[in-house]
Amino acid sequence: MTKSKPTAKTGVKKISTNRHVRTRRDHATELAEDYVEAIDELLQAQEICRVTDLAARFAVSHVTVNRTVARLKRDGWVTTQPYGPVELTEAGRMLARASRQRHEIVLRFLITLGIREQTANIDAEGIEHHVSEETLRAMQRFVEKPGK
Amino acid sequence: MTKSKPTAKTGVKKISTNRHVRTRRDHATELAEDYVEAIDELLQAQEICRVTDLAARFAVSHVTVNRTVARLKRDGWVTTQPYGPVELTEAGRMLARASRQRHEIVLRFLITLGIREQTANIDAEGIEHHVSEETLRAMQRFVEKPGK
DNA sequence: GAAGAAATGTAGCATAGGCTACATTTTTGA
DNA sequence: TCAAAAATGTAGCCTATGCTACATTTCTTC
Repeated sequence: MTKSKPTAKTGVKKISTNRHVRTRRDHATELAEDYVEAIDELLQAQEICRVTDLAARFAVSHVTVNRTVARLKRDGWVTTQPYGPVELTEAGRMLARASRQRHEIVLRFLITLGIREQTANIDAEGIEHHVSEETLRAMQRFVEKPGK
Repeated sequence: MTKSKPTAKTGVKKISTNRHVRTRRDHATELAEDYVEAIDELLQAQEICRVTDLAARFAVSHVTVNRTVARLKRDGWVTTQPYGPVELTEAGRMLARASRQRHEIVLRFLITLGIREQTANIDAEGIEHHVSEETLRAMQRFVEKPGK
């Protein structure tokens, strides 16, 4: 009695399967990218990257970092020893560099667009994980010649 | 023995607390926005929105939709009755409209940037949840006069 | 108006990513 | 050197989001 006519087994469906699947995949990678990026920066800034540093960086407990790092290790991005610091694998380093590059491009793009630096930084963090190569290249071109 | 000198209780830390806290909050809202947007569209297209429609739309099982909808209900975005269709609350409708507007702006912006429509659509879905009001306004302006 | 199909609901499981409390190991400093 | 502090690890709990398998309700159709 509550519901009524339109059967709607028609139309609409399936339009955007890939996009949501992609969204979920993106989310799975996002943390990994953020972590390797942070680890890479910490390693450059202070030679060593500890769980505590990451906990402070991401404003989460060391326990959370611990388990995230365990996943990163499982997935081949980092190496660790018990009670030891976190290091990047070759793959981890490459991912970190790629992520940072993407971040830089998005950031400079936003700044070129006229966004204030602080906002640009925040937005870039959110956006960088969701731009395709095509869009990234367009952003790059725009930064080079904004007037087109 | 594994680790060495740099104490590093100095520097670095805390730089970006807010941003990661924000990232986590964003993720919490993202699904809600995607759902109310989809529900709103379905309601306009076919008068009724059922769990099955959403399952097809997001390419997940109806069970997943069920529990997500339960959360949306708990949070005041939708209403449902057992075995009945999904409806939006006033708040849900407003959120849907706002989300769609944001989506439109990002999409048109990307297209103006020269991104192919298909890619633009995918990227817009990823980006729309992460742009600040400031950036959104800049995108809007850009769409209006691309050459600046 | 019932039988079969479709939709919805429930139980129970998994993973990711949070947490606190407590245990262990390493580092530091008097 | 050795005790306290800091860092790391472990146990166990939570929520969000996925799933399959099975139960129930509603819709369709003959």
